[in-house]
Amino acid sequence: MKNRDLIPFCDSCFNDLDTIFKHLTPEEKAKVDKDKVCNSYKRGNIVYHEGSRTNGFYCVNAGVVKILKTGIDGREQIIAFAKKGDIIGFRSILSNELACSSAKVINDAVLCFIPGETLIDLVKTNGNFSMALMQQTCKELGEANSFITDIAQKTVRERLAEVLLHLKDIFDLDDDLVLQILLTREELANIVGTATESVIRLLSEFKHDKLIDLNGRKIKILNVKQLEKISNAFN
Amino acid sequence: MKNRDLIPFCDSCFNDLDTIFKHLTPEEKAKVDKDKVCNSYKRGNIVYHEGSRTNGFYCVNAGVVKILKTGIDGREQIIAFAKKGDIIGFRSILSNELACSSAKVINDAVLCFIPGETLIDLVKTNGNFSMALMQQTCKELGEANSFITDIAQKTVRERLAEVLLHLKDIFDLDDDLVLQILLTREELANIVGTATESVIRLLSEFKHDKLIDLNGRKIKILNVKQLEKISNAFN
DNA sequence: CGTGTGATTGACGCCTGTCAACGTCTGTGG
DNA sequence: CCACAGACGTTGACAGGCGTCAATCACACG
Repeated sequence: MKNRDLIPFCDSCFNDLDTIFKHLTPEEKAKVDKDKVCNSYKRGNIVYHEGSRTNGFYCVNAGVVKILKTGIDGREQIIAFAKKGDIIGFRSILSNELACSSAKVINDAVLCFIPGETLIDLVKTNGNFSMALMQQTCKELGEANSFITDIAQKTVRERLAEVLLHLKDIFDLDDDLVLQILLTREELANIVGTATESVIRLLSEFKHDKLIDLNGRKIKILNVKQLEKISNAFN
Repeated sequence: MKNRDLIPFCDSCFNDLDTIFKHLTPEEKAKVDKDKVCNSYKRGNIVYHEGSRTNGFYCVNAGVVKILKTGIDGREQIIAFAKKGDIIGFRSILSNELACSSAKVINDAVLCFIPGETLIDLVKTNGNFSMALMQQTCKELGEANSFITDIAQKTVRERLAEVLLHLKDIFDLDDDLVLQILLTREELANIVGTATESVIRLLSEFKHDKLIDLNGRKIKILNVKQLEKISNAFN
């Protein structure tokens, strides 16, 4: 499950990708690099659990993690995804609260743990870094508010179309137009906020209407324009 | 509508209340005080509009403002409320995006406008202030995520009970247990994310069950325990 | 007193959640 | 190699929550 000796190649997170770490000085990068502890996780592993106290945050070096909240009778609501270069779990460090969500691995992942004090030091001493982190948080907040409006006003059908397009933006399509993330029907339902059966029925409908094609968990996005129309996308 | 000569008494926001301004040095407070421009607004006035570019943020000195997004066919979704000591509109300043929500006055208000550069300067130079602001943003993000889970999983009835309790926490009750905020049925519906008629029917039901009492827009909260049970509150 | 906004009530129907049964696929153990 | 269990996907039946439409009432305001 975990491999404490793992030393991933973090250079791309520090320098190449558009991550918050690019706002650090070389010295600060070295400090983070020294403090970090990296592990690999398999699909289904819990990274941290809602309600627990954490003492650091994680940077995703590889794989995909879903961020979720547990609602009525244990039903998951998926809030967000994190992939290479994304950081997760920093919210509760900064607000000094218990974790308000869980993180669970979807695709086998490598995560780098960075202590909370390191983060807080950086926020307090590096204005650019703290601005960047604030911007990321604000952006997430904006997206959350958009999603509230959607989920409150749109039908399941509209939301499913929107979620498919959103997943396309996050994970891209391959050359065959296949969505580069494999989710169970239940996971899809837990993003859209509906029942598994509803997702299945609507996916079949979309397939019948030639908007998508289905092959197990592989979803091929055939008609973006029409999906946009269905999703009623303003944003 | 606006009164440019208004000079409100901002001392309580700077010193007495638990606002983010309490993290400022006396010099920084003086700077903010000098830069601010205060106006009064009447119910219904728009403070800023979704999609517009803003160049500053506001501190609520008096009154109540609702933060909302406009969804399908102009239907409002109320995201949050702001009252004395709260700041609004800083999100888009920090993330350098267009306003992703509108702010509209519910109770006649006095708002102090503070230029965006002043905010950004403070974030970059005052670590404690920026930590506090980050914490506030993180807290809002946590609440938004909770609301997503609720709205996706709970029935309208459960959400209405929860919203009533939430309003009680924000605005308190007077000695007669009357909720200290007056909202139209439509506004209530726009918080809960449902139709006006549904709110009316459920309120009548709650009244019949002796959980609340109604007198025009005045809502008396009679049985908190039972409302909590209905709202299925985990959080 | 007419007008307009908001509140209320009733009728109606569809979307969607729930329950149940069944099919499919994979991995495990005998 | 087969049987079996378990997870996941699919389909059908069904009911009820909730949105929509329409009519009416209440109340404030010019």
